[in-house]
Amino acid sequence: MNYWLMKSEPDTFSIDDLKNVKQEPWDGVRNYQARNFMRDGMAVGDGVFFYHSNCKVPGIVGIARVASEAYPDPSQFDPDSHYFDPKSSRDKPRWMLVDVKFERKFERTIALDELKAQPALAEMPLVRKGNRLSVMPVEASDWQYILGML
DNA sequence: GCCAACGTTGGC
DNA sequence: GCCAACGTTGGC
Repeated sequence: MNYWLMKSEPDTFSIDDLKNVKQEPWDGVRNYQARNFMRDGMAVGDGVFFYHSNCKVPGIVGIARVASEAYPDPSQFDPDSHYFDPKSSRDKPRWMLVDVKFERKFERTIALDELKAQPALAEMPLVRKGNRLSVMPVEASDWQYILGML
């Protein structure tokens, strides 16, 4: 089993939203590296840190699970969608996603600040300067370490 | 809301 | 296939 971190802006889709709907297609990813992680790396049951970005206290707020194999992101075909991609087609879809299901919301946010302050986590892409990936792998050891910060 | 960092696009 | 211009991400 592998571990991941997925970012979402809480104004758009928060951990509470996921808790409410239980399971959700992770649509709107329009970055090839992030797509490749979902398409090629993920398997059902993988652990996901749910990360809130672009908000007052950015950080990890809970855990979700990968709940489907990768499949084409429907929003790329929808001209009314913010995520519409005119260069994609149904026979050659450009963007893939997985469904993600709610598992747990933490009692508190493990803030980006705290993560950055841990020497043990210095190699995480998340805390590296300029990293803008919205889907990234997490080492099993880092996963355990972060859970230990709760 | 600013802007650094970085990814993508498109002219050549 | 280079690279300047442009767009986006996301912390601050």
